Amino acid sequence: MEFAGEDYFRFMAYERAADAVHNAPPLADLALAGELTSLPGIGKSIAEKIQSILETGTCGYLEELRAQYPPRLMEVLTVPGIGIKTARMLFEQFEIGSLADLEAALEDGTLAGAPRLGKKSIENLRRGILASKGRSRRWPLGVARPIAEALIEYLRANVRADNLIAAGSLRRAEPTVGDIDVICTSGEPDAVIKAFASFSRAQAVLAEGSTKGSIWLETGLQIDLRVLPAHLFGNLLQHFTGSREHNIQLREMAVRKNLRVSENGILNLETGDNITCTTEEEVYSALGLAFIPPELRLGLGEIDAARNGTLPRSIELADLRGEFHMHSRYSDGANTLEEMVEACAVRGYAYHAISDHSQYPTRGGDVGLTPEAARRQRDHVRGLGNRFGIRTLCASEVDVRPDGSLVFDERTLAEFDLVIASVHTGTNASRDEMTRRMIAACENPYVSIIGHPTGRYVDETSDFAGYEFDYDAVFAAAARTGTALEIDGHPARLDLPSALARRAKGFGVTFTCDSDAHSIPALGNVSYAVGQARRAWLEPADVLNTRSLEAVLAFVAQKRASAALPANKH
DNA sequence: GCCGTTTTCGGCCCGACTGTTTTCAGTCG
Repeated sequence: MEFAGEDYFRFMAYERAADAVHNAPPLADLALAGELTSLPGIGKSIAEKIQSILETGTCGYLEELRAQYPPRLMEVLTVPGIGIKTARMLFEQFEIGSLADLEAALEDGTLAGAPRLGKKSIENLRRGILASKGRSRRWPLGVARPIAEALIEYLRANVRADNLIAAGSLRRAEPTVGDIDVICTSGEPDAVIKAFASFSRAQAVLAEGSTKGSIWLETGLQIDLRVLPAHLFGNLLQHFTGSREHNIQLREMAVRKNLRVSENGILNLETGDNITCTTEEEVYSALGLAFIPPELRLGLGEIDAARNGTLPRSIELADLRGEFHMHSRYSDGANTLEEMVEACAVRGYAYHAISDHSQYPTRGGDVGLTPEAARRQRDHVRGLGNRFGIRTLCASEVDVRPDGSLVFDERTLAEFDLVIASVHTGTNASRDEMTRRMIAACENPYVSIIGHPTGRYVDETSDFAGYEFDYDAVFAAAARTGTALEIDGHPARLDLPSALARRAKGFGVTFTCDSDAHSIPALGNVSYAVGQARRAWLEPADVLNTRSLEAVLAFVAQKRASAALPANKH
């Protein structure tokens, strides 16, 4: 649209709509429910185009544009320093329609004399092409966060700085991030930047100014550090946390009140007063809003909620009294049963469940426990008694067969305190088959939790979006049957995805936040689950493992009691 | 193309940085 010279605000509308789609639950569900225009930035026209794309794979307008321009033209825009104006000029005057065309033109000097492209710009483009080749990837949260934490620890030990914090997508707990933004306040910014540039894992220093530095790690991951004056910390943290769409909406709202919001303060356009804030709370308060947790800042209704006082009381890690999903050496875990129990006690949990796998076949052979082995494990757990000062529930992560039945029979299931049902195999079944399978699992009276419900994976190479099923139908079944849906904190899973979890909450579903730990350190992954739960607007009351042990057991017992009832009773 | 606690028409976030065009356009986040 930009190449075609389309009106700026028109293609901006598409860009904002694309952003909303990226953060929304699957569009097929919304389209079916006639809810596409409920997404912010999607009106009648774009909804019609989405409908067409869902039905036919494309839409008329897109095909019109595709016919006008070579398919690889967009590559040129990925080069840092080339925006739409330059790309258009290169296409129209030099017939550059791909990255390869651009590289060739830079080689043979045909770009000499091009408007606004001097010697320095040409050189920057050469470097930019090299940079762009290693940079298009995104990084899983589970990879980026430990790196940010290591950097912050290093700076804390070596410089005089306060308010060291990772902002940006990391702070919003996005499942993947494009880079790491760290900010801090200090009276000695030069020394801070210098120490930053000397970070042992830095492979290249891209910028080393007086208030901002950029480094590349050997993997190509970029880290930016900004050092700021303390009296502006609130404004800056708010600005650098984003998201872009959240900031746009916030500033649009502020403009209607004659206020101009930026990282430099909140300027009252009538009086000329500039309000600077040392905390984010002050920023939101100055705009008449309640504090919005970073994980909610996606431009998906949080600003209205902050104005109306209808924001959730977001769940926090400290709300968890235990968790349900972890493995020991009995199946594929790295630590012994005792080690896992003790580690959970050390974390301060009142209770936890050991949920080793049931037996199921994999390409590498069977994994998991037979019913007999599960019974031996149960006796082992019972024998621990209160040795570690924590209540250990005997649980199992039981595999769901393609027909929706579980690999353990009812008698075996009844012997566990708690059962998690998970799909690990046969994931290429049709949408209808998978929907029936998931609903059958929910309807099993012994299943209290559905583990990693969509099967999606998060990493830099795989875009496996999980197995397809009718999410709304399964959410309704989970709510109706009293089955909790897990938010799995394994950084490669983060499943349920937050957009789906937020939708499921609308059906009245109960959730769990679990680590899915296969080792002691991985118990910490439960914090990723909490981050996704916050992005889904979940409150403590929505999450089973914020409740007392008695309440958890009652949740399990209530559903099991339905096993004694005839079908169709409720 | 979207949207509205003044508005269904007439607006649309904000600033830093860079290179080059001696006053600013283009890019980026």
